[in-house]
Amino acid sequence: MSDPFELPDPDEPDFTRAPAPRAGGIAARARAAMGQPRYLEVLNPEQRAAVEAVDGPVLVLAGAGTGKTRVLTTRIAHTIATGRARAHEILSVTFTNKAAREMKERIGALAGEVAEGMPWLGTFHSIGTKILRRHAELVGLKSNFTILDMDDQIRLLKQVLQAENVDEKRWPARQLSILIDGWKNRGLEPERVPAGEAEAFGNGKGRRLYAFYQERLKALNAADFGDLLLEGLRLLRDNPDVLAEYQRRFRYILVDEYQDTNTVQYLWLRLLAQASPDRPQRNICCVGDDDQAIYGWRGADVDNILRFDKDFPGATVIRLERNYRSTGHILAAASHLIAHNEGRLGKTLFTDGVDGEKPTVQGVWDSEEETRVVGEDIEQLQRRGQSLEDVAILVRATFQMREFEERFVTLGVPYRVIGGPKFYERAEIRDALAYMRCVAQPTDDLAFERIFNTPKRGLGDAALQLMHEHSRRERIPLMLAARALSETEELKPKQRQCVRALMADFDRWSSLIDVKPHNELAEMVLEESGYTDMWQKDRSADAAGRLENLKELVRSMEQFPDLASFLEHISLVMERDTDSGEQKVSIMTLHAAKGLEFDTVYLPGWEEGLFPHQRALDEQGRAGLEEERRLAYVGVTRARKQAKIYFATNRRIRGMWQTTIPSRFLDELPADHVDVVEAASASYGGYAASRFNSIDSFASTYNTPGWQRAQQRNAATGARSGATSGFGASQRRSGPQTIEGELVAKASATSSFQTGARVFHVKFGNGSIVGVEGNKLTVDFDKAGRKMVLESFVQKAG
DNA sequence: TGCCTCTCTCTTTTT
DNA sequence: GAGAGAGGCA
Repeated sequence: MSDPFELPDPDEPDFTRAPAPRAGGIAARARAAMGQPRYLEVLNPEQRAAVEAVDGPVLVLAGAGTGKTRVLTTRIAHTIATGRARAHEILSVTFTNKAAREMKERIGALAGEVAEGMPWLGTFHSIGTKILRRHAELVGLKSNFTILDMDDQIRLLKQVLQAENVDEKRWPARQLSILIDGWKNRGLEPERVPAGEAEAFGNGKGRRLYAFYQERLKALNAADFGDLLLEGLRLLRDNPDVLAEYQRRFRYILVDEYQDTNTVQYLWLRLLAQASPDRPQRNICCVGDDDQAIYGWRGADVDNILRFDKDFPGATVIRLERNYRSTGHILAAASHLIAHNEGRLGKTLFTDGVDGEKPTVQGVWDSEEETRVVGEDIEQLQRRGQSLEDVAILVRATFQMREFEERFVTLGVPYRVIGGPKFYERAEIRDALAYMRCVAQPTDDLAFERIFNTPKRGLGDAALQLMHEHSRRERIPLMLAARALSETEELKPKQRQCVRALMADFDRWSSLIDVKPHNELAEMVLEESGYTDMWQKDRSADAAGRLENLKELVRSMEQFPDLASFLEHISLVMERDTDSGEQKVSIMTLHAAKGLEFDTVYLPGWEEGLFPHQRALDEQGRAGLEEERRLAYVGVTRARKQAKIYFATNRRIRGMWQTTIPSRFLDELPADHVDVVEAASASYGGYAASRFNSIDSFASTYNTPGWQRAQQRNAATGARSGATSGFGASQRRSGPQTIEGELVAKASATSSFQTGARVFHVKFGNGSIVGVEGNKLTVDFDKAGRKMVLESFVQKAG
């Protein structure tokens, strides 16, 4: 664990002189080997050029799977080995903690102990925090400021809205938080927000609300995520001496995923990278791929990468196009698809590897069939001995995940969902953290507000109101106000007693901070406050899991030297723990998949409206479409050996069945490199039925023999396509009459099972039926709890 | 305080 | 159509 405050100061009188090599350090070793360091030998010519172009501005356009991380890490090692800079003189920023961790590990493998001394390798936010804490007073904070999560942020905004008499129903705090985040991402302080935008919220009060919120943050000695960047920028902009200090310190700057930088991040980097008297060379190296820019919707600006050479004239641009991940057909498909985008810097991936199998496109009747077909396919892979770790399902939207989960539960295929609520976002974790925050910092009003009545202590809104009033009147933190109130007659006697007891508890816990190991203290706080008890008494299904999470939290505290550093990390870094060693299929969104790779990738839901998503088109127009297309590109390029694309003819959207049109992206795949799968099931015909019947179907440019065969088949069999479907006709809005007829017959068919009957399931054991819906049964299993299972998977119990 | 009902939303999400 | 959040009522 490195601390910026204890770093050796890099400000030596003579900067041009190479630092003295540390005995046994990478520099020494590299020089000893001289000439041809091993780490350079393993690179291809372009990678090597990217590593060796150390001085001056460099843009590395690294296509998917071209060894980007290798280049970044080798570059760092090389910069150090050639004596250009020491580890603490290199600023290296990433977007996610995962990326930062990975880089640290790989530098460690490459350069041994040097990586330990890379204090400035981290996410934009963590580095921003580090700098901000050092100079907090310059932006009106104290160095121990708290970092608010979204929950806190919204609660605070609610208070702001109330104080300003804005109708919370018309102008929800959530929406305001999104607005403010957006402004902060664009580097806009309240006074700089364009008038029109600011007035659009809260009857023209947008700017005032934003400004007031910032005031409240300062009063609470708190910063939200956006502030970590925006205040960091303001700090550098308004304090030339501070800026100069960091410009001097960071002799080399590296940026990962440059295409995802937003405006504040861009401005911040540009300030730091500016030429200065101490450092005439602007040694900044940005690595990215404009084709993988998929975060425009949260403020990332692809233009940052597109105009790099204008920001840094004379920049060296290096393209990495040799792909080491995917087969030829997969690359060809992805390249052809992304070529439909305009405004690219342009790259063409190639591989020396095999052509491999062509990506497949398969039409299915509905989402149910989609999950079934994918599920069966995965079982087949499994039988052939492929590890499920190498299999992923990448969806556009999270609602698609649930159906796959249900299917896998039915089939008994182990899976994991990546993404979803983070460990520290769970209510019980936040509550526990709030307790610890109160113990560590009695001035943390938001934390206190969160837990003062959790577990229930008979202190409600009225009590909170009183405390707030008192706190404002006396200008003291909430907890002190509570303490003061407990000595007056204002609270009911019972409440007074409660508050007094709680304060006594906090006093006791706080006094133990330096005495007791912090994980033991945490356990004690959770016990004595009655919090653990609350969940033990809770009879809901997830209570046990929550208790388990709390234990996990306490366990994880051991890795940190003290409570303060634990709290610092939890808000910025903590992630959900990886699970057991069992091999599992991964289910995640396309966004979450960036940077990952799998042998086999399933890409379901390629339909107009879902992918590309209608809202992206409506709200962002052409830019939205191009971002969706990049998302498709990201999806396909995740596959090493096999990419399987699906589209359903019918999908339930907002509870209503809708006939859908295959995604335009399908037509943008090169016919020569894609196989259209003719499903064994007759329901494939459903696709053509929808396409030919659909009102605004667009012209297909598809001409492969397989495609034409499929269409001919549809002409013949399309009419009975609904036979395999299990959903009710009444829910359908349009479609061929015959299909409706068959569906009615199917839907009205009664199950041979009845509510109350006892059944047996191979995986879940015995249980009682509590509901019947078509061929699906809801069963309360004696051991496994309530599950929905297909009728065909259970037997009547003896 | 807690429960019930009404209303609203329903893309992606890191820090 | 489902789930969350807010508001009303006992």
